Amino acid sequence: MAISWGADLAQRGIAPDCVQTIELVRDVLARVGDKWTLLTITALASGPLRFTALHQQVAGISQRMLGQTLRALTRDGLVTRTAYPEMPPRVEYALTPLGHSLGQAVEGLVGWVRGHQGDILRHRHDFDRAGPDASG
Amino acid sequence: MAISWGADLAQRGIAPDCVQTIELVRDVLARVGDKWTLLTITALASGPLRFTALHQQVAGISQRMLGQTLRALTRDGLVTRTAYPEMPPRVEYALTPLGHSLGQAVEGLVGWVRGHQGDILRHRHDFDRAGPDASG
DNA sequence: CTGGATCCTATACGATACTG
DNA sequence: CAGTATCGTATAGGATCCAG
Repeated sequence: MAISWGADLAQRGIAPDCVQTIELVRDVLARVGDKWTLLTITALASGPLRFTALHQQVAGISQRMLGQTLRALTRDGLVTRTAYPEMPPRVEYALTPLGHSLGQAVEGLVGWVRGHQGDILRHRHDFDRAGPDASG
Repeated sequence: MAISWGADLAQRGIAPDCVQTIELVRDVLARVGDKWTLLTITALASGPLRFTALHQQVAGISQRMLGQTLRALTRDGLVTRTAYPEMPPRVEYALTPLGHSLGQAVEGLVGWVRGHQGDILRHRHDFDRAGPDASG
């Protein structure tokens, strides 16, 4: 894998720069892995959407989480927020090039899961079946 | 992106099969994105390790979380757990081929973050600076 | 040494209500 | 329409103690 994350990097006197990268990677991964970010990004992948449209597209998300997710995404420069001074208000969210590229990067992982879901499911099944019995 | 996750898939009568994939993807992504899984996988990438060795390698992790993470990884068939009936007990954890391949899939994402961390950090900075002031 | 059981805190998230 | 504030619940995760 050639990646030396080691939480112990910091202790070994590795450049803080590198440690920061590690934390950022984990941070981004955690964000992508959360319950709504990915859905939101993919919803925006096909084009800009308004708050309400997103709320429907990413069905199941609460206003609170949508707002929060959007805010985090915007903060990281993954999406843009454009408010039109009209009445009633209109706000459009759109993926930035950066956001699109993240989406593509994620696709690799998605592809992996798709390709190995059978394995994973099978392992889980075996594990769950053996677990309760296997005492050693 | 060409991925139609849509939480609304289920409502539209999309095959449950596909919906299951979506949930599995999210599940795996969430696992990879959690605080310790990635560190643990990368720690094991260079070879099998015992519990205590892992505990040191992934410095900062608690026994509880290490055990929990290892268990989840084992359940998904990403790592193997080999217990030697000795005294004192010795248990070795090793990445399976599946685990290694996941690590590689993740590398793409890691590469993306590395390549774009400057952008992200800059955006965050701008956002945080503008946020408190910008009232619109 | 391995790692589960227990307790506690911080956070994620949902539901609801309220503001511009 | 577009959000924010508040509240309540569920879970993540750390510290510690205990058992095989």
